[in-house]
Amino acid sequence: MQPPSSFSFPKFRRLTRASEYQRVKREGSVRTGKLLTLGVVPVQDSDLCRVGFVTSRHVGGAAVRNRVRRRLREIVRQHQHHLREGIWIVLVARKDAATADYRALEDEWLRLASRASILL
RNA sequence: CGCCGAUGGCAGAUGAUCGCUGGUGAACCCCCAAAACCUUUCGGGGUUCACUGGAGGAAAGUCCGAACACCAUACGGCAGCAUGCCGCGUAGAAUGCGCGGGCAACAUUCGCGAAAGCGGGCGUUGACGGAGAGUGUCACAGAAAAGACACCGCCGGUUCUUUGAGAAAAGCACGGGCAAGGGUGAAAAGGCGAGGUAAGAGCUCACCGCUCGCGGAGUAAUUCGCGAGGCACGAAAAACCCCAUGCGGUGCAAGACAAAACAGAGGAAGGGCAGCCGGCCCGAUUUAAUCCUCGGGUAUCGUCGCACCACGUCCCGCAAUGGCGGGAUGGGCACUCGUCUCGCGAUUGCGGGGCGGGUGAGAUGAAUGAUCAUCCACGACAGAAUUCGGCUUAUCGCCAUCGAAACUAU
RNA sequence: UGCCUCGUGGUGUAACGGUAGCACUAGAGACUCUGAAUCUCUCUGUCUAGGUUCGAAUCCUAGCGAGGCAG
Repeated sequence: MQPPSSFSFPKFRRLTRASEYQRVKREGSVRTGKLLTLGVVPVQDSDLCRVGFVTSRHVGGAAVRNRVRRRLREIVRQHQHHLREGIWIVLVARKDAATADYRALEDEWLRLASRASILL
């Protein structure tokens, strides 16, 4: 089941344009947890799974936001082979994510992803 | 040794696995590439592999500046803003920063002294020009808050009353002198002592303080001594203000370059569509469409600015400038002048190389991470966005050097 | 990234450097059989820290926070 390919997660796997974020916000479905908010939209014209991360200013200072965003990106990178293809995902960190550790964020991600039924 | 203070430095380490991003090199693929097919160099892009670089002392706040870029070359004045003891160094606008000095305040300690206080040592702090240019302010209280207009009070004088034999004493009123004492206040008009006086008063004198003048020391801030004035001169400039000095504005989202579509200008070719003239073929004309060129300004997964070299020295090459010398040619009797060419050494600029020394992040949705293991002092504050200095603020701790007094030991 | 403005009770706002006030809200009481309205009383504050000053919401410095503008 596990593909032998790498766990690489380059830039084209991420959402980069503001219009892409707005499309997820407009057309997607949203699941909200205590630490994270997950937005998902299925995309027809691409079989790639692309993910965007949002850490706004009320999460904390620049160092805290960088740490949270890197942890989220690492979680998605580790679980990228368990995701369905052809979807766009936006992960928004909420305020309590600043003090959560890696394990708590990973549990929250798995719970929200299974509820959104994007896992294989 | 501990505590405290000042200055300087460090900012968990090592390993494994999986990742992100910049650079260099190699392999492969794509674009370039042609109206069909093939295709090179240069150039551009992608994937993989190898090597290698990858947050800070504050990266922060944006409080001051500087570089750099653009705008009217930005000069003079007004306004506005900033700065304010002195000297040197540095950055080269004043500021700032470093070192040293002066003055003031505070704290501690030592000496002298009955005390008040004075002097010395060590240290900390100081937005430390001007209130003897002007305007305004100083609530309440208090007589009075800045040209002393005196409440209680102190001391004389005059009239009257009372007591008294009288001298005289007391009291009321009027008109004077004074500012010692009380009282108010944050602050009361030099302080304190003596003389003096009706009572008082720098009225006079000693000491201290203040101001001015002269002289000495010092580059200066300032300080010391002498003399004079007799006190006029309260606080606040972090109220306005005055004096001196400085400042053009905007900021890398500055700016430079490339550049599609639409619209614009010019031209070419063409004889097909449309309008119009003509009865029609057809012809003339106009506009649009096609193609080419042009300029301005844009979109942009654009490029640069922007990120390993600014620095010193030596060598080589190229270009420019003027100098000296040789040759050719022209004007010219000649001295000499003009042009061209060659050589020599010099200056400047550009490029390359060696040596010395220093340094190494660089994105554009924005990288520098995650997990595990071991060790220890058990990890704080916190994340680059054009660059560089200074300031301020946040911060778990650790290391080094130096140090006054007191305590302990010797 | 650069720039600008502003911080006063729970809310909206005043106040030459001289006792921090007003309105609404909240609480208590009065009136009423009860409630509303009305009347009286009370509570709650100068964003923080330093400085200038006899005295600071006001003046100065530093910080914290909020809002806005440009592209």
